[in-house]
Amino acid sequence: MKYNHKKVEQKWQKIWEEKGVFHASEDTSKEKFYALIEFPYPSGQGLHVGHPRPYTALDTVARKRRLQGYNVLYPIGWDAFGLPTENYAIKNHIHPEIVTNKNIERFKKQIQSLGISFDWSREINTTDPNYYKWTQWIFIQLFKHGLAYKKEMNVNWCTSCKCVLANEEVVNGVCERCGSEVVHKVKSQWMLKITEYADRLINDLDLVEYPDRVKAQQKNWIGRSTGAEVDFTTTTGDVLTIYTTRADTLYGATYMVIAPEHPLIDKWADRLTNMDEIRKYQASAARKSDFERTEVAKEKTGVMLKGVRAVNPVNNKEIPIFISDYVLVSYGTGAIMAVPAHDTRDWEFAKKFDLPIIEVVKGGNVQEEAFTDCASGIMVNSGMLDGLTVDDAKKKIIDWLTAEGKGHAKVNYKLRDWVFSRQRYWGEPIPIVHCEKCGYVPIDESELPLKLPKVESYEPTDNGESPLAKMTDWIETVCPHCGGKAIRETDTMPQWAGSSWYYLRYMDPHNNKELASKDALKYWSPVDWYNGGMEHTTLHLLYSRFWHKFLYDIGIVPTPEPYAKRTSHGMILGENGEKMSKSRGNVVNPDEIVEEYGADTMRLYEMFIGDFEKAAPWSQASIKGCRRFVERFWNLQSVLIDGDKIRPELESQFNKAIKKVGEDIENIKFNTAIATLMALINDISNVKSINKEELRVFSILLNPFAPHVTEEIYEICGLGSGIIAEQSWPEYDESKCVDDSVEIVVQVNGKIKAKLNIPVYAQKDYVLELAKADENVKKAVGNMTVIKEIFVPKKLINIVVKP
RNA sequence: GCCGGUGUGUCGGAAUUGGCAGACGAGACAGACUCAAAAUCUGUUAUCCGCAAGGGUGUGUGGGUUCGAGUCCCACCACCGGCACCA
Repeated sequence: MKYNHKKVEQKWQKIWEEKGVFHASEDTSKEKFYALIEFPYPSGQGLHVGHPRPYTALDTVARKRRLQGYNVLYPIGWDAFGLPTENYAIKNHIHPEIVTNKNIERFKKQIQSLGISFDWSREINTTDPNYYKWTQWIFIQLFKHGLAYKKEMNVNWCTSCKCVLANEEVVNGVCERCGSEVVHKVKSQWMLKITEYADRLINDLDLVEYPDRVKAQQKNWIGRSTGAEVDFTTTTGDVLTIYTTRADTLYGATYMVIAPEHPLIDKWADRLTNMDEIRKYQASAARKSDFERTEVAKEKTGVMLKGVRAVNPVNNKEIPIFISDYVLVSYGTGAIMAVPAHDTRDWEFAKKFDLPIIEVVKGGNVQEEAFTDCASGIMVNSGMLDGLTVDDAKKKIIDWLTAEGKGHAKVNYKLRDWVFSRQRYWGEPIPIVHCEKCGYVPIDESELPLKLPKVESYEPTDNGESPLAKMTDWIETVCPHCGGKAIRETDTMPQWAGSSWYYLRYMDPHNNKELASKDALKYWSPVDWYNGGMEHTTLHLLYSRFWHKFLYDIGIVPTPEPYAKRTSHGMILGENGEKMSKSRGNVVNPDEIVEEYGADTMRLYEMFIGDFEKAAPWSQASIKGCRRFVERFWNLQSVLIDGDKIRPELESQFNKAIKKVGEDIENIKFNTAIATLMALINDISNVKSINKEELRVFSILLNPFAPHVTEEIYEICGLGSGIIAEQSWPEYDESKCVDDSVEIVVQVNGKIKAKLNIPVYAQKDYVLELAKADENVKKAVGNMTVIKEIFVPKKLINIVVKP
């Protein structure tokens, strides 16, 4: 009996679509379950087999939850603004909107052929004005609350995209997307004050269930550190404020370092006797790209400021001031006190410039190397701090500085505000105008959406302006505030804008009065389970948590966190173990797999391939095992017998399988859930028949993974009115999960000597007696003395002997 | 340097609280069916010694705890991911 997957899969996909069986219902009396995958960017390449892994995984969960009676929302949409589409449009002289729609059509067809139970009635598209109206609306709210501001600043500029990048988009000094060189440019940019939420973004990680590696990475990125700001006076009378986490080592500060860009340098220009040298150093530091600046094992460089010295507030000693590019202007105050005895960088610098190294914490040999691992040490050479522990010294010195008005405790973050402007066409227009008189003014909310105008050329410009800047009739407008002449903002929003709130729109996607109704938000929030890639941990995931918290603060959303639970899938690699890519020529197209083996086989293999959270190489040969499994299941109909109860000979196997499959799906252990079902079909083969009840239960357990073939079997074998129609996930009986008899291992000194088949309830004495009667055991024990007998019920017995 | 993770047959990968290492699948080998091949079905498949019964060795390396360690502890090695002159 050959299984015709094409016929069966098309049949059921049509039925599901016509009946709308996967549409989330409005019945709010039912318990809800909101499953979410990161909506795809519809690229021109179409899907490869890596894309469906997360879709299939959450589809399995969603389908199981539906069978358990939940009202499930499992939506999909398109994150369609972005550069690849725009670049393609430029190259081929087609409007990006047309390219986008074409790509979406292709993606949609591919995804639908896999039988994923998405609710297509809620499909959204970030480039649809009815959608980005609300992206713009949120931006206006951010602006009104002072969280969006425009600032002249040093930004990352991608030389190939001709566009600024957020810090999060720069990886190892190159553009995250295209790998081109990133240089610095001073530009006036829209910024979002994500730093205002830094603490809450860390603390509220306690409210959510994310993998530890995700939490750790976000915390790392935000980079909170506690320390103190200390004011050093200088011989000019100006105060030089530094930031340190080691205020306890203040007596060991033998010099200061300020960033080459530090503003005090210009102020001191008249008094500095080596200004030429300083200017030269500043210029060379400015020329360096991020890539050069982060090169490892770099030798320390710097220039001493001649003519100005600083005064250490604890002992009034004068110390020299240097400029060096190892101090960053963007972190802390852009200035440090250098304690060479207890900081590796300061130590290297001090050695190079022959500066004094004063030990202030006992325990190391500070002339040989910096003693940094000194948290448990005792203070020396430190006046009032002598004899204290490092921790106590920190407290005491900060109290003293505070009392003297020379410093105070301070928390710093590595996180920077989010650079939010892009000088490109294919993005949401920023709904702000600039008026000579009133400054930056948001357009009236009644005028949203502010649509992207049709332009002749989307070509990015070399002068760093958006293509929109050439549209004079669009740019020139009136100020909503004073009615005078005003100019529109021509930069657009970054790709991350639309994806920062899309999960909210799914809750009520057709609402044209609000981004979503209060009722919908209240019922569906938060997302119960969100799966996505690790690469978005410090980008999309962090950004959307920030937007959500803001929306929570202004009373729009009912929960402080958007996603209750986050999981992350591993990549599917090419057959050669490398990342799948066109240039490596190892891309596998899911269409071919679906054509040859069917969607059910494809889905099973995607889930069976390995640990869901880890990367796994694709194997064209291994898919066959899943196809064979589907066929073995299909052929069960040929050994079908009557019966409305699971037979005793299969009872424990079935109960165990119901338990295991259910638990494994919830614990993202899809591979072992499928292995369990494969083992169960082996057990059924040994019995040589299956009755109707057994087949019914088996079909339901397999349904979340292989939804087409299971519905077909259910129908043609007359097992009921339909798996999705009936919505009944089987229950298991814990007492029936155990076998009557169990194999017990008999060890002598930890080595296996025999195996006994005994009743589960057997007691130690009985089992021991049986074990000792075994020939092999007798031989191993010989005439040695038994010193210990260990009995683990249902597992083993270990006889410990000594000569 | 800091943070997180991984290391198990030929390959993908399994192993609740420490308790039969290698489930399940692939591949390979042998057999059945076939004129033949494919498909399917059955069996074998960590490794070494042995005709066999049986025994030795095995989860990156070296130690340790324990009756018993893939799992716990200590010290390493290799690889992957993130951050990185963050004071």
